[in-house]
Amino acid sequence: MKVSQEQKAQNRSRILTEAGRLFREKGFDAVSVAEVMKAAGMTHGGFYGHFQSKDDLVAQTIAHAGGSQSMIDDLSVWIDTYLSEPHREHPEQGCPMAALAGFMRQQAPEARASMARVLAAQIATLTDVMPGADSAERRRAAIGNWSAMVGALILARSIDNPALSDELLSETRAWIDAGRSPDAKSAARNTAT
Amino acid sequence: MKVSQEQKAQNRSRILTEAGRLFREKGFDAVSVAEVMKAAGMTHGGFYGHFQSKDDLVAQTIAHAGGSQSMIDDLSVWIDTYLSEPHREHPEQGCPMAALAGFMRQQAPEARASMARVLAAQIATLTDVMPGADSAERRRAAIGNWSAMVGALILARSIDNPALSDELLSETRAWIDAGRSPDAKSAARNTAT
DNA sequence: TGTACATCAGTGAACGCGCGTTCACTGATGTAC
DNA sequence: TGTACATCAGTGAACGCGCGTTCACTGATGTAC
Repeated sequence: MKVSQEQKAQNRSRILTEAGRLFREKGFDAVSVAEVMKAAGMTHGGFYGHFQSKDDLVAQTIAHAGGSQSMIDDLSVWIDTYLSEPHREHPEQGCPMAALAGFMRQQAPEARASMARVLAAQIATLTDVMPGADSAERRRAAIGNWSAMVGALILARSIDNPALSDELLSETRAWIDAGRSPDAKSAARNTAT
Repeated sequence: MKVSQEQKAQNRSRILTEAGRLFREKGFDAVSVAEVMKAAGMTHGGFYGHFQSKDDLVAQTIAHAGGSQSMIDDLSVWIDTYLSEPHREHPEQGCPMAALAGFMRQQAPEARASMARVLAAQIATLTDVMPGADSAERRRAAIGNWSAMVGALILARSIDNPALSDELLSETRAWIDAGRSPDAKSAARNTAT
């Protein structure tokens, strides 16, 4: 049952897409190789023609999911969308860092290196659109805001208390807004010195 | 081999302590019931005399680890310690939320409810020591800062890039400081309106 | 206080199950002529 | 362009393994008298 080279490339891409969806939904351990292959429309035996091991799939899936991240058009709208109910409820098609960062400590070095590249790219993208007097200040704001956004989303997803979960998203959103103005930061710096 | 009631209570407590350590280090799935019992100095068969199931252990471990959280004496020192290298390197004896929040989406409702109570308590504790004009503003600052702290620590632990990992901790620390002054927040509010 | 015995905390073998991975096989692909 | 055949992508049974959980058993505990 050999398939064409084009078909093989499509199959490989489909495995990565479905693995990205399933891993974000359930975590790496709770998704079997057979489950990924079935979602991609194949049987489990063919998996090792595409990847060396499940660890290899994990590393490549992180790079694949991290590579297809959205551009930031309007920063305020982008933050609103990130800290929204739909994003909280649908990790399987959302931010791979928020969905997977908590699992990375137990992963192989290649996977952790993939995640480092995805995170570095995200911080660089955010730094470009961040307000601030100089690039160091913009990068600091990017890291601080990104930590708060990822943290709020992970915490909001981790609990069984809808009111507290909603509050985490909305108050973190408001907290980011309160600190984001360059005037506020200048005032803080002037007050401190 | 029956043991005294006092010994049984001590054994149960030891199971919870060791489970808290192992779960924070490896995650729930990667730690077996037998491994927890061995760490507590017993064999796996006795486990079900103490807990209904592994899910039950998970829920009770979260409550146990969350209940023994440190008081906040000096806020600035406490934040420094939280966003420090030792804390990043030793999740097994650190914040249970940073170590376990990423695993909670896949856990049973009881475990998620336990985590909600631990998180609510942490936010309440932080709110009490947070500067701010009124309680709503202090709670907002507590939620924003806590999200940033947890997010920075989770991201710093998730990658294989020491320089970026260090930067996440130190820059999030600096970002929190820049926004924490009440003067800065007032300035932001005045500028916005 | 001393004795007989019912209780029950902990032991360790055993269970069914799903996992990652391997491998002999199949048959469509794509190339040599 | 047509044909023969080597290649190899995908199939599905099988493997060894570790998991959560069960259970018959052991023997120290603690109580009834």
